[in-house]
Amino acid sequence: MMFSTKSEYGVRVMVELARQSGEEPIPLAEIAERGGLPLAYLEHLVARLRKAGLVDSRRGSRGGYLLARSPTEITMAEVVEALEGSIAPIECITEGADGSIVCSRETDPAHVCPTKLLWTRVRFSIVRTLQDTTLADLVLGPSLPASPLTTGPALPALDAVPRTVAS
Amino acid sequence: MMFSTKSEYGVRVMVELARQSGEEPIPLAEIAERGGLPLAYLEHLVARLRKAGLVDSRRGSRGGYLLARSPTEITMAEVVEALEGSIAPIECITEGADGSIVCSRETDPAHVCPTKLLWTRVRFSIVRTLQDTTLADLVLGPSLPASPLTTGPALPALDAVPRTVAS
DNA sequence: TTGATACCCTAGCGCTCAGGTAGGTATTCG
DNA sequence: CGAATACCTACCTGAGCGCTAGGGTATCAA
Repeated sequence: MMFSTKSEYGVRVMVELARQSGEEPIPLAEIAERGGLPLAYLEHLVARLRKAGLVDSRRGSRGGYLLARSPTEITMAEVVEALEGSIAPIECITEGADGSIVCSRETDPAHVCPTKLLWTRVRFSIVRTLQDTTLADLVLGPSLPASPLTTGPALPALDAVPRTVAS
Repeated sequence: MMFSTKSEYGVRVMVELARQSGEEPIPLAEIAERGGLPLAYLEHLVARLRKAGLVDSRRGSRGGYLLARSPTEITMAEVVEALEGSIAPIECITEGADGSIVCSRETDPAHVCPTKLLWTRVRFSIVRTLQDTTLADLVLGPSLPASPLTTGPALPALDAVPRTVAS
Protein backbone atom coordinates (compact mmCIF):
# COMPACT_ATOMS: atom_id res chain seq x y z
CA MET A 1 0.00 0.00 0.00
CA MET A 2 1.33 3.36 -0.95
CA PHE A 3 -1.08 5.72 0.79
CA SER A 4 -2.65 4.89 4.13
CA THR A 5 -6.25 5.37 5.12
CA LYS A 6 -5.19 8.75 6.41
CA SER A 7 -5.24 9.93 2.83
CA GLU A 8 -8.31 7.92 1.96
CA TYR A 9 -10.40 9.26 4.84
CA GLY A 10 -8.95 12.74 4.65
CA VAL A 11 -9.79 13.16 0.99
CA ARG A 12 -13.32 11.95 1.68
CA VAL A 13 -13.71 14.55 4.40
CA MET A 14 -12.56 17.26 2.02
CA VAL A 15 -15.04 16.12 -0.61
CA GLU A 16 -17.87 16.23 1.91
CA LEU A 17 -16.90 19.74 2.95
CA ALA A 18 -16.72 20.84 -0.66
CA ARG A 19 -20.15 19.47 -1.45
CA GLN A 20 -21.77 21.48 1.31
CA SER A 21 -19.73 24.55 0.63
CA GLY A 22 -21.78 27.29 2.26
CA GLU A 23 -21.16 29.65 5.12
CA GLU A 24 -22.44 27.16 7.65
CA PRO A 25 -19.76 24.90 9.13
CA ILE A 26 -20.39 21.16 9.13
CA PRO A 27 -19.90 19.23 12.37
CA LEU A 28 -17.47 16.36 12.05
CA ALA A 29 -19.95 13.93 13.56
CA GLU A 30 -22.19 14.48 10.56
CA ILE A 31 -19.40 13.65 8.11
CA ALA A 32 -18.38 10.60 10.11
CA GLU A 33 -21.88 9.21 10.13
CA ARG A 34 -22.52 9.92 6.49
CA GLY A 35 -19.31 8.17 5.43
CA GLY A 36 -19.40 5.43 8.02
CA LEU A 37 -16.04 6.53 9.38
CA PRO A 38 -14.84 6.53 13.02
CA LEU A 39 -15.35 10.00 14.44
CA ALA A 40 -12.50 9.92 16.95
CA TYR A 41 -10.08 8.99 14.20
CA LEU A 42 -11.30 11.71 11.86
CA GLU A 43 -10.53 14.27 14.53
CA HIS A 44 -6.84 13.44 14.19
CA LEU A 45 -6.91 13.74 10.45
CA VAL A 46 -8.86 16.97 10.35
CA ALA A 47 -6.39 18.44 12.81
CA ARG A 48 -3.66 17.94 10.23
CA LEU A 49 -5.78 19.54 7.56
CA ARG A 50 -6.38 22.52 9.79
CA LYS A 51 -2.71 22.98 10.62
CA ALA A 52 -1.98 22.91 6.90
CA GLY A 53 -4.46 25.72 6.38
CA LEU A 54 -6.80 23.68 4.23
CA VAL A 55 -9.85 23.86 6.49
CA ASP A 56 -11.16 26.38 9.00
CA SER A 57 -12.96 25.49 12.19
CA ARG A 58 -15.62 27.05 14.40
CA ARG A 59 -15.87 25.91 17.95
CA GLY A 60 -18.86 25.68 20.17
CA SER A 61 -22.48 24.98 19.49
CA ARG A 62 -23.40 25.02 15.80
CA GLY A 63 -19.70 24.81 15.07
CA GLY A 64 -17.84 22.54 12.69
CA TYR A 65 -15.46 22.65 9.78
CA LEU A 66 -15.44 24.37 6.40
CA LEU A 67 -13.03 24.75 3.54
CA ALA A 68 -10.45 27.48 3.89
CA ARG A 69 -10.42 28.08 0.13
CA SER A 70 -12.40 27.39 -2.99
CA PRO A 71 -12.34 23.75 -4.13
CA THR A 72 -10.68 24.83 -7.38
CA GLU A 73 -7.81 26.28 -5.34
CA ILE A 74 -7.09 23.12 -3.36
CA THR A 75 -4.91 20.49 -4.99
CA MET A 76 -4.71 16.88 -3.91
CA ALA A 77 -0.98 17.35 -3.50
CA GLU A 78 -1.64 19.72 -0.61
CA VAL A 79 -4.20 17.41 0.96
CA VAL A 80 -2.13 14.25 0.71
CA GLU A 81 1.02 15.95 1.89
CA ALA A 82 -0.77 17.40 4.90
CA LEU A 83 -2.09 13.98 5.83
CA GLU A 84 0.89 11.75 5.08
CA GLY A 85 3.66 14.13 6.02
CA SER A 86 5.58 13.99 2.78
CA ILE A 87 5.42 12.39 -0.61
CA ALA A 88 8.30 10.02 -1.20
CA PRO A 89 8.03 6.84 -3.24
CA ILE A 90 10.72 5.10 -1.24
CA GLU A 91 12.62 5.62 1.97
CA CYS A 92 16.03 6.36 0.49
CA ILE A 93 14.66 9.24 -1.60
CA THR A 94 13.87 12.55 0.03
CA GLU A 95 13.44 16.10 -1.12
CA GLY A 96 16.16 18.50 -0.05
CA ALA A 97 15.53 22.03 1.12
CA ASP A 98 16.41 23.40 -2.30
CA GLY A 99 13.99 21.07 -4.02
CA SER A 100 16.62 18.68 -5.28
CA ILE A 101 16.16 14.96 -4.88
CA VAL A 102 18.56 13.33 -2.47
CA CYS A 103 19.38 9.63 -2.19
CA SER A 104 20.45 8.65 1.31
CA ARG A 105 22.44 5.70 -0.05
CA GLU A 106 24.65 8.03 -2.01
CA THR A 107 27.50 8.48 0.41
CA ASP A 108 30.16 8.71 -2.23
CA PRO A 109 29.34 11.61 -4.58
CA ALA A 110 31.58 10.03 -7.22
CA HIS A 111 29.37 7.16 -8.30
CA VAL A 112 25.69 8.01 -8.38
CA CYS A 113 22.98 5.63 -7.26
CA PRO A 114 21.77 3.73 -10.33
CA THR A 115 18.20 3.47 -9.08
CA LYS A 116 17.87 7.16 -8.33
CA LEU A 117 16.65 7.85 -11.85
CA LEU A 118 13.75 5.45 -11.40
CA TRP A 119 12.50 6.76 -8.06
CA THR A 120 12.90 10.34 -9.16
CA ARG A 121 10.74 9.68 -12.18
CA VAL A 122 8.12 7.91 -10.12
CA ARG A 123 7.97 10.65 -7.52
CA PHE A 124 7.69 13.28 -10.18
CA SER A 125 4.79 11.58 -11.90
CA ILE A 126 2.92 11.11 -8.64
CA VAL A 127 3.36 14.69 -7.55
CA ARG A 128 2.36 16.00 -10.94
CA THR A 129 -0.81 13.94 -10.93
CA LEU A 130 -1.72 15.04 -7.41
CA GLN A 131 -1.19 18.65 -8.35
CA ASP A 132 -3.20 18.38 -11.53
CA THR A 133 -6.19 17.10 -9.58
CA THR A 134 -8.13 19.66 -7.56
CA LEU A 135 -10.83 19.10 -5.02
CA ALA A 136 -13.27 20.52 -7.53
CA ASP A 137 -12.44 17.73 -9.95
CA LEU A 138 -13.56 15.12 -7.44
CA VAL A 139 -16.71 16.93 -6.43
CA LEU A 140 -17.86 17.28 -10.01
CA GLY A 141 -17.58 13.54 -10.28
CA PRO A 142 -17.27 11.41 -13.38
CA SER A 143 -19.16 13.89 -15.47
CA LEU A 144 -15.87 15.28 -16.73
CA PRO A 145 -14.91 15.05 -20.39
CA ALA A 146 -13.05 11.82 -21.02
CA SER A 147 -9.32 12.40 -20.89
CA PRO A 148 -6.55 9.81 -20.83
CA LEU A 149 -6.41 10.27 -17.10
CA THR A 150 -10.11 10.10 -16.44
CA THR A 151 -11.44 6.97 -14.85
CA GLY A 152 -13.21 4.80 -17.34
CA PRO A 153 -15.07 1.52 -17.43
CA ALA A 154 -11.91 -0.33 -18.31
CA LEU A 155 -8.54 1.23 -17.67
CA PRO A 156 -5.77 -0.59 -19.51
CA ALA A 157 -4.27 -3.47 -17.60
CA LEU A 158 -0.71 -3.19 -16.40
CA ASP A 159 0.71 -5.05 -19.37
CA ALA A 160 -1.50 -3.28 -21.86
CA VAL A 161 -0.04 0.19 -21.41
CA PRO A 162 2.33 0.82 -24.28
CA ARG A 163 5.89 1.79 -23.56
CA THR A 164 7.46 4.74 -25.21
CA VAL A 165 10.98 3.39 -24.96
CA ALA A 166 11.99 1.39 -27.97
CA SER A 167 12.56 -2.25 -27.15
CA MET B 1 6.68 5.32 2.19
CA MET B 2 5.15 4.00 -0.94
CA PHE B 3 7.53 1.24 -2.00
CA SER B 4 9.28 -0.94 0.55
CA THR B 5 12.92 -1.92 0.53
CA LYS B 6 11.85 -5.00 -1.36
CA SER B 7 11.66 -2.84 -4.44
CA GLU B 8 14.75 -0.87 -3.54
CA TYR B 9 16.95 -3.91 -2.99
CA GLY B 10 15.37 -5.89 -5.81
CA VAL B 11 16.00 -3.19 -8.37
CA ARG B 12 19.60 -2.93 -7.21
CA VAL B 13 20.05 -6.65 -7.70
CA MET B 14 18.67 -6.39 -11.21
CA VAL B 15 21.04 -3.54 -12.00
CA GLU B 16 24.01 -5.56 -10.77
CA LEU B 17 22.99 -8.52 -12.91
CA ALA B 18 22.57 -6.29 -15.93
CA ARG B 19 26.00 -4.74 -15.48
CA GLN B 20 27.71 -8.11 -15.58
CA SER B 21 25.54 -9.47 -18.33
CA GLY B 22 27.59 -12.38 -19.66
CA GLU B 23 27.06 -16.11 -19.77
CA GLU B 24 28.55 -16.58 -16.33
CA PRO B 25 26.03 -16.49 -13.49
CA ILE B 26 26.75 -14.23 -10.54
CA PRO B 27 26.48 -15.66 -7.02
CA LEU B 28 24.10 -13.76 -4.78
CA ALA B 29 26.74 -13.42 -2.09
CA GLU B 30 28.81 -11.30 -4.45
CA ILE B 31 25.93 -8.95 -5.10
CA ALA B 32 25.12 -8.73 -1.42
CA GLU B 33 28.66 -7.81 -0.49
CA ARG B 34 29.08 -5.32 -3.30
CA GLY B 35 25.89 -3.48 -2.38
CA GLY B 36 26.17 -3.89 1.38
CA LEU B 37 22.88 -5.73 1.51
CA PRO B 38 21.87 -8.65 3.78
CA LEU B 39 22.35 -11.88 1.85
CA ALA B 40 19.66 -13.89 3.63
CA TYR B 41 17.11 -11.21 2.84
CA LEU B 42 18.10 -10.97 -0.81
CA GLU B 43 17.37 -14.67 -1.16
CA HIS B 44 13.71 -13.96 -0.52
CA LEU B 45 13.60 -11.18 -3.04
CA VAL B 46 15.45 -12.99 -5.80
CA ALA B 47 13.07 -15.91 -5.35
CA ARG B 48 10.23 -13.61 -6.34
CA LEU B 49 12.16 -12.38 -9.33
CA ARG B 50 12.80 -15.95 -10.42
CA LYS B 51 9.15 -16.99 -10.09
CA ALA B 52 8.22 -13.97 -12.21
CA GLY B 53 10.58 -15.16 -14.92
CA LEU B 54 12.86 -12.14 -14.70
CA VAL B 55 16.03 -13.99 -13.69
CA ASP B 56 17.40 -17.48 -14.28
CA SER B 57 19.39 -19.46 -11.75
CA ARG B 58 22.10 -22.14 -11.81
CA ARG B 59 22.52 -24.29 -8.77
CA GLY B 60 25.64 -25.83 -7.40
CA SER B 61 29.19 -24.68 -7.36
CA ARG B 62 29.94 -21.80 -9.72
CA GLY B 63 26.23 -21.20 -9.85
CA GLY B 64 24.35 -17.97 -9.39
CA TYR B 65 21.84 -15.76 -11.09
CA LEU B 66 21.60 -14.08 -14.48
CA LEU B 67 19.01 -12.07 -16.34
CA ALA B 68 16.35 -14.05 -18.18
CA ARG B 69 16.09 -11.39 -20.87
CA SER B 70 17.90 -8.42 -22.29
CA PRO B 71 17.90 -5.30 -20.06
CA THR B 72 16.03 -3.40 -22.76
CA GLU B 73 13.24 -5.98 -22.55
CA ILE B 74 12.73 -5.70 -18.79
CA THR B 75 10.55 -2.89 -17.51
CA MET B 76 10.52 -1.60 -13.97
CA ALA B 77 6.80 -2.32 -13.86
CA GLU B 78 7.55 -6.02 -14.10
CA VAL B 79 10.28 -5.84 -11.48
CA VAL B 80 8.29 -3.82 -8.96
CA GLU B 81 5.15 -5.87 -9.45
CA ALA B 82 7.08 -9.10 -8.93
CA LEU B 83 8.56 -7.75 -5.71
CA GLU B 84 5.62 -5.92 -4.20
CA GLY B 85 2.85 -8.20 -5.38
CA SER B 86 0.72 -5.57 -7.03
CA ILE B 87 0.75 -1.89 -7.71
CA ALA B 88 -2.07 -0.14 -5.90
CA PRO B 89 -1.80 3.38 -4.50
CA ILE B 90 -4.32 2.69 -1.75
CA GLU B 91 -6.01 -0.27 -0.15
CA CYS B 92 -9.52 0.36 -1.41
CA ILE B 93 -8.38 0.37 -5.04
CA THR B 94 -7.56 -2.86 -6.81
CA GLU B 95 -7.35 -4.00 -10.39
CA GLY B 96 -10.04 -6.42 -11.47
CA ALA B 97 -9.43 -9.43 -13.66
CA ASP B 98 -10.63 -7.53 -16.72
CA GLY B 99 -8.23 -4.67 -16.05
CA SER B 100 -10.86 -2.32 -14.71
CA ILE B 101 -10.26 -0.42 -11.50
CA VAL B 102 -12.42 -1.48 -8.61
CA CYS B 103 -13.12 0.46 -5.41
CA SER B 104 -13.91 -1.82 -2.50
CA ARG B 105 -15.92 0.94 -0.79
CA GLU B 106 -18.31 1.07 -3.70
CA THR B 107 -21.01 -1.25 -2.47
CA ASP B 108 -23.85 0.62 -4.05
CA PRO B 109 -23.26 0.83 -7.82
CA ALA B 110 -25.62 3.79 -7.98
CA HIS B 111 -23.37 6.44 -6.43
CA VAL B 112 -19.74 6.15 -7.41
CA CYS B 113 -16.88 6.77 -5.00
CA PRO B 114 -15.85 10.42 -5.36
CA THR B 115 -12.21 9.70 -4.63
CA LYS B 116 -11.91 6.90 -7.17
CA LEU B 117 -10.95 9.38 -9.87
CA LEU B 118 -7.97 10.53 -7.86
CA TRP B 119 -6.54 7.12 -7.03
CA THR B 120 -7.13 5.87 -10.55
CA ARG B 121 -5.16 8.78 -11.92
CA VAL B 122 -2.34 8.25 -9.47
CA ARG B 123 -2.10 4.54 -10.16
CA PHE B 124 -2.11 5.14 -13.87
CA SER B 125 0.71 7.65 -13.72
CA ILE B 126 2.84 5.36 -11.56
CA VAL B 127 2.33 2.36 -13.81
CA ARG B 128 3.05 4.37 -16.90
CA THR B 129 6.29 5.67 -15.47
CA LEU B 130 7.40 2.24 -14.35
CA GLN B 131 6.69 0.83 -17.78
CA ASP B 132 8.51 3.61 -19.56
CA THR B 133 11.66 2.86 -17.59
CA THR B 134 13.62 -0.23 -18.56
CA LEU B 135 16.49 -1.87 -16.78
CA ALA B 136 18.75 -0.66 -19.55
CA ASP B 137 17.85 2.95 -18.69
CA LEU B 138 19.21 2.52 -15.17
CA VAL B 139 22.36 0.70 -16.21
CA LEU B 140 23.31 3.40 -18.69
CA GLY B 141 23.11 5.85 -15.83
CA PRO B 142 22.56 9.59 -15.99
CA SER B 143 24.27 9.87 -19.35
CA LEU B 144 20.88 9.95 -21.03
CA PRO B 145 19.70 12.98 -22.97
CA ALA B 146 17.98 15.38 -20.63
CA SER B 147 14.25 14.80 -20.73
CA PRO B 148 11.59 16.28 -18.44
CA LEU B 149 11.66 13.02 -16.51
CA THR B 150 15.39 12.69 -16.26
CA THR B 151 16.87 13.31 -12.87
CA GLY B 152 18.54 16.63 -12.72
CA PRO B 153 20.52 18.67 -10.25
CA ALA B 154 17.41 20.41 -9.05
CA LEU B 155 14.04 18.83 -9.69
CA PRO B 156 11.22 21.30 -9.09
CA ALA B 157 9.95 21.37 -5.54
CA LEU B 158 6.48 20.16 -4.80
CA ASP B 159 4.95 23.61 -4.91
CA ALA B 160 6.95 24.66 -7.93
CA VAL B 161 5.46 22.20 -10.38
CA PRO B 162 2.93 24.07 -12.47
CA ARG B 163 -0.62 22.81 -12.57
CA THR B 164 -2.40 22.38 -15.85
CA VAL B 165 -5.84 22.86 -14.37
CA ALA B 166 -6.98 26.45 -14.47
CA SER B 167 -7.31 27.97 -11.04
C1' DT C 1 -25.38 31.90 33.73
C1' DT C 2 -25.69 27.45 32.59
C1' DG C 3 -25.68 23.66 29.90
C1' DA C 4 -24.94 21.58 25.53
C1' DT C 5 -22.27 21.23 21.59
C1' DA C 6 -18.19 20.42 19.28
C1' DC C 7 -13.41 21.32 18.67
C1' DC C 8 -8.81 20.12 20.73
C1' DC C 9 -5.01 17.54 22.92
C1' DT C 10 -2.34 13.56 24.91
C1' DA C 11 -1.79 8.69 25.92
C1' DG C 12 -2.03 4.35 24.92
C1' DC C 13 -3.40 -0.32 22.84
C1' DG C 14 -3.77 -4.30 19.51
C1' DC C 15 -2.53 -5.98 15.44
C1' DT C 16 -0.28 -6.47 11.14
C1' DC C 17 3.73 -6.61 8.41
C1' DA C 18 8.19 -5.15 6.84
C1' DG C 19 12.75 -6.49 7.49
C1' DG C 20 15.72 -9.74 8.76
C1' DT C 21 17.71 -14.28 10.96
C1' DA C 22 18.40 -19.22 11.27
C1' DG C 23 19.03 -23.69 9.75
C1' DG C 24 18.30 -27.16 6.88
C1' DT C 25 18.18 -29.54 2.00
C1' DA C 26 19.23 -30.06 -2.95
C1' DT C 27 22.38 -29.61 -6.68
C1' DT C 28 26.64 -28.92 -9.17
C1' DC C 29 31.73 -28.34 -9.97
C1' DG C 30 36.49 -29.62 -9.27
C1' DC D 1 34.17 -36.45 -1.57
C1' DG D 2 33.54 -31.65 -0.21
C1' DA D 3 33.19 -27.01 -1.14
C1' DA D 4 30.11 -23.79 -3.10
C1' DT D 5 25.80 -22.26 -4.20
C1' DA D 6 20.82 -22.17 -4.86
C1' DC D 7 16.53 -23.18 -2.46
C1' DC D 8 13.01 -23.74 1.16
C1' DT D 9 10.50 -23.17 5.67
C1' DA D 10 10.02 -21.33 9.86
C1' DC D 11 10.64 -17.90 13.11
C1' DC D 12 11.68 -13.44 15.44
C1' DT D 13 11.27 -8.40 16.43
C1' DG D 14 10.33 -3.59 16.18
C1' DA D 15 7.59 0.02 14.23
C1' DG D 16 3.63 2.11 12.72
C1' DC D 17 -1.18 2.03 11.27
C1' DG D 18 -5.77 2.33 12.75
C1' DC D 19 -8.28 3.30 16.43
C1' DT D 20 -9.99 4.17 21.33
C1' DA D 21 -10.19 6.77 25.80
C1' DG D 22 -10.84 10.58 28.19
C1' DG D 23 -10.21 14.84 29.60
C1' DG D 24 -9.93 19.95 28.44
C1' DT D 25 -11.49 24.23 26.27
C1' DA D 26 -13.98 27.46 23.45
C1' DT D 27 -18.46 29.02 21.91
C1' DC D 28 -23.39 29.39 21.35
C1' DA D 29 -28.41 28.95 22.62
C1' DA D 30 -31.65 29.65 25.96
